Amino acid sequence: MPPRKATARAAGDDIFELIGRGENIREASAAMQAMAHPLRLKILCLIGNQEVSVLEIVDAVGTTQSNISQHLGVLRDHGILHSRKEANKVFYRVQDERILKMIALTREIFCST
Amino acid sequence: MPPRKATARAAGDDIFELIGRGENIREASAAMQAMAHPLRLKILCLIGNQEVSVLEIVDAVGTTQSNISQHLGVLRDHGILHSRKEANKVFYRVQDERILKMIALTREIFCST
DNA sequence: CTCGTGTATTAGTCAAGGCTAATATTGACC
DNA sequence: GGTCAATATTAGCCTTGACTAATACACGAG
Repeated sequence: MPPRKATARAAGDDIFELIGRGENIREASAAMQAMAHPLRLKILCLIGNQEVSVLEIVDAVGTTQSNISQHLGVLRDHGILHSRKEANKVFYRVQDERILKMIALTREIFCST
Repeated sequence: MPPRKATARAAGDDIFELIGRGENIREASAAMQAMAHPLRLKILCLIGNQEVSVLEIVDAVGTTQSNISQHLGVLRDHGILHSRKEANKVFYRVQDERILKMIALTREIFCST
């Protein structure tokens, strides 16, 4: 068995097992980047595991309806939110279970009294 | 006791208890935004709970030394990383325990085989 | 069909972030 | 002091992202 090149990579070897060929990093990074915006994070925390209409979100978050709609679009495009249309209204819920876990931990970490 | 206004805020009320007056949101958002960049997330996963030198990071991550240094600066300025200078080299470690938890969950969620 | 409500889309402007390349700093060794 | 290695900093350019304002679309009521 040929000896592996002994470089500074030694410390990173287990990383490359855990993290993979950058795919996981990219996916996680994309999800976090989508969550990281203050308004979007607020939206996600507001929704939680419920199903919330756009109007409720607009009222609770406090910015333009257009702005909210755009942020919802970002979250939807990232596969984070799912939208259901009922008559006039549109209801959003968190589609990605992983995001729910992240939200839960974020609350636990940053919102502990 | 005066009745609380029954508006669309109803669904958000527990949110405002959990999330607070936006302070927590801002803090969490800032931390996530700092973590969310692909290279920075890679750096954080690489460091984990160890103490790693800049050179090791540069070798493992694979970009310019300048670029790495700038990203390390961002993470340090956010209080996420702590740097220790030893002679010529600088070693970084994760300072914020909350970030370690986030990294752990991120790995668990996005890197499960 | 038209009107009002709820939501989405578009265009335009502005600020922020990331990368490169070059240069500066720091410390060890001779 | 001079030089090399490790790290940090700066300036400049370019891309991306966020907000506003206006407009468009969808749907139910009448």
